[in-house]
Amino acid sequence: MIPPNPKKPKPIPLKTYQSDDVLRLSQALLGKCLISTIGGVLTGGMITETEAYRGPEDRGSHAYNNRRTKRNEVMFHRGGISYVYRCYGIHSLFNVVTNQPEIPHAILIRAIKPLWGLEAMYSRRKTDNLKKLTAGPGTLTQALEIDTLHNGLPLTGPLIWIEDRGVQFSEAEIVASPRVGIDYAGEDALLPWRFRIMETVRVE
DNA sequence: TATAAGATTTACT
DNA sequence: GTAAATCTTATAT
Repeated sequence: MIPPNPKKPKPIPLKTYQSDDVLRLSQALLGKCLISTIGGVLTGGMITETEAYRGPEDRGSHAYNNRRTKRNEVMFHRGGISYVYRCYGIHSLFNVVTNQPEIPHAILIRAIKPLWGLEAMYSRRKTDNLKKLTAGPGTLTQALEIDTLHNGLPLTGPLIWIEDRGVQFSEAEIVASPRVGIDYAGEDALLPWRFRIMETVRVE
């Protein structure tokens, strides 16, 4: 895939994120490209795994029952901005805020396929293992240098954006399964709201 | 004010 | 397979 032009980002439009259907959007983000120019280096890759968090009625969400805190405040803003929070005191997790103002939906980006700025990502991750470069929600933020200070940023650039570069997957190519690490969410922990591209699907 | 637990990763046994 | 790293919020004193 040809590298994106940092001087002319082509982010997907804001209104895309303002959809009411966070499940559909979570699947639509698979194949899109997440790009960061933090630190003056373009790094990024193709989104391969997401999780949907559906605000008030989802026990797995930080915004369950419309719980509003300093940390999750941006979830209540309009769709199309980042929600970055610290997990287990160690990792920054990157989410896409979706839907209209006051409706706290979000999509956790769990993994990307590394494509651009590999050198910078290896260096930030302190590893030489391509498979482990951006394979989890905490590692991909480290590779892209996304931290909690990038909370609430618009996903139309210039620091962070998501581009459509023509890759799209059919439902048959997407695996839905229960979300990770939310055992406390009761029955909601069983909802198949984790979406991955099937391993057998190859991308050029 | 103190404690527990979490949308995780890594290094160790 | 287990433990450690250690920030933020919720709940209980």
